[in-house]
Amino acid sequence: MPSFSSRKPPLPSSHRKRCRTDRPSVSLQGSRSESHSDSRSGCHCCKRRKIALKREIKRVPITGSKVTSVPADDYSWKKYGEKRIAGSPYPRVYYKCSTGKGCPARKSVELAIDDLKMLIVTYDGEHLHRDAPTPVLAGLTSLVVQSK
DNA sequence: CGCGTTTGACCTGCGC
DNA sequence: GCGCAGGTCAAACGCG
Repeated sequence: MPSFSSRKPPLPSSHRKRCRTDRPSVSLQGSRSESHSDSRSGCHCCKRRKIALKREIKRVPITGSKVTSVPADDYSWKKYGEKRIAGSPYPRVYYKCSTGKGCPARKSVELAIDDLKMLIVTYDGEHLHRDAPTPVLAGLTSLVVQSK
């Protein structure tokens, strides 16, 4: 990307982030572990990994020309992150369901290193809305090759 | 004007 | 106990 970031100004000194679920205002002042260990109840980052809700791993054929060309399902997905995974030359992309408000459904998409024509789509959580005509998993299963 | 995408930083969990 | 890798968020920009 030669065209330098027209979209990333020098981050302000008071950058951001901490654990807004907890204390968006307080921060950087050093009470990091404190605010965390203290209110793990509602903190998003305290319940990641391991206790992931429902997880469904599917392998789907690439429908577009890029890894980001995820097979469109019945829901709208909003990309919220991209991470480079060790051992894989391709990044993993994270999506959140934007079809329904507050829907905890998420999915991550990465290119299968052993089959560059396939994408590994991991679904986390379930949809709490019923806007879609068919469950995403059911719809995908039909065109998906069960991942072992 | 709203939604989606991009990107860097932050935070936690796990392995060594 | 420390370091690494993975996962999530938030602000800004671009496009429809």
